[in-house]
Amino acid sequence: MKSPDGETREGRPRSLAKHSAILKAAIELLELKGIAAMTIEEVAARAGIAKTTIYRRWSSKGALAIEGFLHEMSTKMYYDNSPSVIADLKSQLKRVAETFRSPTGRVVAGLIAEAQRDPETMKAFVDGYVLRRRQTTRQLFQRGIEIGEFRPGINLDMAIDLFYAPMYYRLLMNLGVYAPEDIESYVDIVAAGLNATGKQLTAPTRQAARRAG
Amino acid sequence: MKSPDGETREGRPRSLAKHSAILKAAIELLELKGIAAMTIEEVAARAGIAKTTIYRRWSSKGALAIEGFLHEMSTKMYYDNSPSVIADLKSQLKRVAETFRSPTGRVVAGLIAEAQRDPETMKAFVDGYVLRRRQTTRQLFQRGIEIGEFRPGINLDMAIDLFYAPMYYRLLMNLGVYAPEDIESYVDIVAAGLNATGKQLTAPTRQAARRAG
Amino acid sequence: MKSPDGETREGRPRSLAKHSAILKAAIELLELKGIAAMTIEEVAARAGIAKTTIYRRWSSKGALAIEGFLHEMSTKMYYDNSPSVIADLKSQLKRVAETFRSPTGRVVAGLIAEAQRDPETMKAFVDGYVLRRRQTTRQLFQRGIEIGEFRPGINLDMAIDLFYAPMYYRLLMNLGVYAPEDIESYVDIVAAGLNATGKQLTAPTRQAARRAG
Amino acid sequence: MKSPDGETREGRPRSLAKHSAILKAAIELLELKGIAAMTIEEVAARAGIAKTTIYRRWSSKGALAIEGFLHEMSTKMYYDNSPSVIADLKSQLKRVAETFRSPTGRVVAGLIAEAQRDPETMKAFVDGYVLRRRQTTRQLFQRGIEIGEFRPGINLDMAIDLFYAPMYYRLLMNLGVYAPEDIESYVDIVAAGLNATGKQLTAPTRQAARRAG
DNA sequence: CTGTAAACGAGACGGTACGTCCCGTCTTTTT
DNA sequence: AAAAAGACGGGACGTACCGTCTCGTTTACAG
Repeated sequence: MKSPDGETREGRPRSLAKHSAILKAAIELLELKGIAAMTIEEVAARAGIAKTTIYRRWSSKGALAIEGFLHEMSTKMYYDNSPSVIADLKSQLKRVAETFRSPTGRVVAGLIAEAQRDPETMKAFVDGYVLRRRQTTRQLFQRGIEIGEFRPGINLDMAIDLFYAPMYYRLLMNLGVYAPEDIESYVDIVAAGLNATGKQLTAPTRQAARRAG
Repeated sequence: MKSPDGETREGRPRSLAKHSAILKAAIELLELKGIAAMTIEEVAARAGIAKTTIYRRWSSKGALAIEGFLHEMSTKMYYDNSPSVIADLKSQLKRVAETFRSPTGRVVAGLIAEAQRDPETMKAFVDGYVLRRRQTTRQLFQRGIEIGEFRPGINLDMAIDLFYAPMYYRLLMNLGVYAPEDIESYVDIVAAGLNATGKQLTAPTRQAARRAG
Repeated sequence: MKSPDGETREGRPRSLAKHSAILKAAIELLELKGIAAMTIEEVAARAGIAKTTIYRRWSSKGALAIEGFLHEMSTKMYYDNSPSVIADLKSQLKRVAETFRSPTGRVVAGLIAEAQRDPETMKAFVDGYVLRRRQTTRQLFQRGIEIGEFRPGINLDMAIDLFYAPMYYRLLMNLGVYAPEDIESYVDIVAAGLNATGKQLTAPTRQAARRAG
Repeated sequence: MKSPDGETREGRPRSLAKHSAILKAAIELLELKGIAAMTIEEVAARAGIAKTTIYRRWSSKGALAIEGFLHEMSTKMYYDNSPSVIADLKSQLKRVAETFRSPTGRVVAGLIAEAQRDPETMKAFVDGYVLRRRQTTRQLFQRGIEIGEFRPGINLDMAIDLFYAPMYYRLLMNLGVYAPEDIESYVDIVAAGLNATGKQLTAPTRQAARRAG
């Protein structure tokens, strides 16, 4: 959005209906052919509005796509609220995997790709999606510490990286999205690693450390 | 590449000199302005050859870029051969991080982005870069098992994902590449997790280590 | 021309200035190097406008060339209005010959050639040039009948063919354009033939000759 | 043809079979899609020979097309040898008209068009077709004078123009080829005109008419 | 029967222009 | 002023052929 103008403005106000129509058309095209093949011109045609009306509101194809995507994703990707944070994480990751396997997976990959070529899109994507989600996840992990599932000293940011990176890595490298049982096991591995490692490295690791030294 | 024909072909053979000139120009532009801004036309102009000569050999900008990139990277990114596989992994990851912080980081991100929009580029990228590297890493980890640094039962593919995904994730999400000390700690975490986890999740870390030993 | 729309159209109207600039450039190139060597790209460059602006208005090189040519020729090639239609015809044909001997001759030949390879150009040429001129000539000949220089029953279309075809024939066959005295004599021949021939080949010829004298 | 070399040459002689194969392919394409759409590359492909083999023999598409066309036309377009030259002329013109109405008409128009854009093609066309035919026609008309159907003083070249130009004119201007009865009448008109006109426009007409009758 | 010179097939190559697709900006009229 | 419609300059696309070139292979004739 170009003018997040709080105050009242002169002249004819921007139509909210147009706004929705544009987003709707954008989402459709996004799922239909991906962001690479989506053009502002086609969005305009499909929404039945003028190109200028889009340019007045969004500075780039990416920004529009991101907004459309977030609009669509907004309600999904919640965490359950069970007694176990690890369980909540697993079930959420399985839902993510499911989404990545669906056409939406290609959309996400496309958005990440688009972000690499346009700084504005990157900003919109990171601020609107990545950081927002990480914030939510950080709260989840905080609760994990409180209920004793995670060791108090762990680096939360790194934890988020370790739990989520594999999902995106495999999506983008075209290696196939993890099956639910793989998710189970890798979450267990990372969780174990996080909890095992701090001051206490006790017995097992020691040998390796000695050799490496 | 269109015709990776080992045998003698009919007609005038393709000039190797042109081939190199094109790759050279492509690499230069890749580092100069990224794959998104790189155009076949400019590559041709810079290489001093005709556009058609490029199209005769590469079917897309991505395929050309990938070949140029691999040509450039071919010698880099080796593993040391110290007594400790973990140590080798860490030092290599630190080199990767260094590369990702340099302009080459943007190049890699750009290639991954390009791969999302063009299947041929994806194939070239996955086959020529991703899988090839994973193969090397798999051998490293195999050695890790042999010398007792990794538990014999671990899923090697998953291990590769866990060790490498965070690097790409942070690169592509614009979250900043890990500092060496972060790499140290996250590798320790993942290694610990891999070694800790079999069926058992509690004390057993020690048993696993014993078995692995 | 694509949209010969008399009424007001939606959106930004096409610039008349551009239109003229394009035509001017086209005419210049036409005379300079002929239609075969003229390219849309060069017309655009010379007119200082974008290639797309040309394609938006003309569907082919030929259509553009024809319009430029007609624009140029519009005022030339009139008939004098002397008491004798035959005399008017002769003087006009001499002017045509003069034109055909000049660089414009090659332009005309080129346009006819272009018309053979593109139906749209043919249509533009026939409608805009051939038929328009024939109409004018038909009126001239009508007057010729009224004043008694042509026999009332003659086939006007055939008359036009007979008087004009030799000019184009010699131009296109590279046989050299007729000299004024040749024109004099062949017009006399054709005129005599037209007046001589009906059912009757004897008597009437005399009357016609008397009147024409 | 490039080397009309009478003497024996060194090395492998040019294959006559290839020569024919090329001409055959050229003629086929000529009739199939016209000279404008015919390409040397396609001729080569269709003839199953290499492009260079064509370039070794013909300097341009036009030269090749002309040779192919003449090869095809060589036997057609003769004059009957009846007692009346006028009758022979009429029957021949009717055959020409028939040809012009057939796909060959477009081929002829295309050749004339091609000749306007390439001097070599023009030369090949004029020398190989136009002048050759005019020579034959001149002989016919000579006979016409001898048998008294044409007045002795007529300008033979002009006569040829007047009898043949309308055919080409109407072909190239897309005005429709004359029907047989039109040919009858326009030949009569021109013949009458030629015989009527010398210095004298009055009396002699009658003599000519008497002879022609 | 053999050497040689040119013909020949195949396809690389530099090059020109094509006509198209979008971009993002601008101009004009309508709401 | 927003909005609709579409003109406009512009950049690059990928393609089609051009005519030339560089190979390796074949073939007729001369010695």
